[in-house]
Amino acid sequence: MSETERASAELGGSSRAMPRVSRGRQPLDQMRILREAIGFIDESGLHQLTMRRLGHRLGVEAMALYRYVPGREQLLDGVVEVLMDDLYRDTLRDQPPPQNWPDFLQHLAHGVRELAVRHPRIFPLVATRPPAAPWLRPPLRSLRWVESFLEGLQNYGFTPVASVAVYRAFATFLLGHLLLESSVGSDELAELAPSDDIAFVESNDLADYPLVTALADLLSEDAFSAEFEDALEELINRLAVLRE
Amino acid sequence: MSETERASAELGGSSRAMPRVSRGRQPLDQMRILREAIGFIDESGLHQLTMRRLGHRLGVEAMALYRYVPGREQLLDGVVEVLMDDLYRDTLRDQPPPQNWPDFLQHLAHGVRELAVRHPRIFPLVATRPPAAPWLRPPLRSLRWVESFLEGLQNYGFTPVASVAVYRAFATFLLGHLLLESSVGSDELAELAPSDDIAFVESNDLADYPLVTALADLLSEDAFSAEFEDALEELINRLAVLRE
DNA sequence: ACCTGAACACCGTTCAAGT
DNA sequence: ACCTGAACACCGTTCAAGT
Repeated sequence: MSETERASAELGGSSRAMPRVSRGRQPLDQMRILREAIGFIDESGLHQLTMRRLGHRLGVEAMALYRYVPGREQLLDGVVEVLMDDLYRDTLRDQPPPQNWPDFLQHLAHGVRELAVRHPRIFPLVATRPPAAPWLRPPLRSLRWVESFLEGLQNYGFTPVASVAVYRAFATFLLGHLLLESSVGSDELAELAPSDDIAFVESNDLADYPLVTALADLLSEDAFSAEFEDALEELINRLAVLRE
Repeated sequence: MSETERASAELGGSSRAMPRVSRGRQPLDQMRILREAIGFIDESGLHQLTMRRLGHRLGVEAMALYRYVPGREQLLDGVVEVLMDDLYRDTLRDQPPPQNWPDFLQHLAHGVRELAVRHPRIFPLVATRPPAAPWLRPPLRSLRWVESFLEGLQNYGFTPVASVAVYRAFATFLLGHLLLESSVGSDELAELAPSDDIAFVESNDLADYPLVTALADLLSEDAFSAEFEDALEELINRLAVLRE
């Protein structure tokens, strides 16, 4: 409801007045700023995002952003909130509830994974920003999402105690599996100059690590997808004992 | 070996010359800078660490640091490297190998957890900085550590394929369980001004979330330790099938 | 050999002023 | 009502200069 208000405010208000600014610019808007920030980070990485550059991208000086956003930190919180709200819509609000609880968890897990894969440079924010409440567990950090998640579990017959345990185990699982996958997918490695790094305490000479060298091919195999599916099934099996 | 060289260089060199600088300052040193940076982050948080302030803490202008460290990013990499090397010493190099592989994994898991608990503000760096090789899996991101880990597993009878699978599952487990625990312990929430945050798309009114409200006590219970131990045992059980 | 001063190109943020 | 210019207090980093 409150997001609908805000979204409509974007088009409402001075419905007829054309902007006096040079190009056909609608006035600034909180949601437009957040969406633009998401696009910016997706394209250029978090490190490149500055208030000044984001303003430029919106055709405005940086100072104008402060009318709509309290500061850079809160802007990043807002970016995370928007993506979590999209996730809520896509996986919970607008979906018919699955037939059974394993399908429910499967569906949600794949939804979160898709978020991580679609926004690999933002997912680390979702995973590591301090959440609004201390008992929220990233990446499942939206109050609305958690409310809906717990409600779903109880409908499938989980007790309150069990559903909280499921929430924790599920969030921990997703964090472990997806944070790594997303940071590999984000070329965050390439964001630093390549051979700029220096060995401080540890040799970087592979000859010093014979086993690692011998297993290089095995270690380099991309196994994220299979690991995720296997571990998800194991998790679900394990959680079954919590259900009455 | 190479770290011993560096460590001795700190005391060696001009063994008699007293510094001409005002206070009794030994000349700067890469390891001293890194250790001081670790202390700084532990006390004040990553956000407070600037080259200028770190220099000040070392009794020196910021520019002097660049003789020993290529830049701020590499300084942070160095911080992570030093802690991982301490971990390697404490958990692998100077330890008699445990009797069996479950004890081996238990011992290592608790070592990594202790690192996370002792340096809650640095562990997120260990968990999220781009590793030196793309197949390294934070938080188990030291080449030396991984070499030793794989060697250990093979001595307990794991095949190469199985030991790589164990490495991956183990790292994923630790990342999921410890990143969250450390960020709760780090008061990172308090690093931001308290009521400064603003709701963008989502209501922050708890009345909108009846289930969450009803389960507030359950959700707030600190269960990290028990969860970690339980999940670790389950992981070990699950990994047993990989062994010949 | 080791450190500093001055400078450069940036930041985030505030606030009076413009339209 | 909405945006900008100018300013403030910072950054990381380079490099010639000091001792």
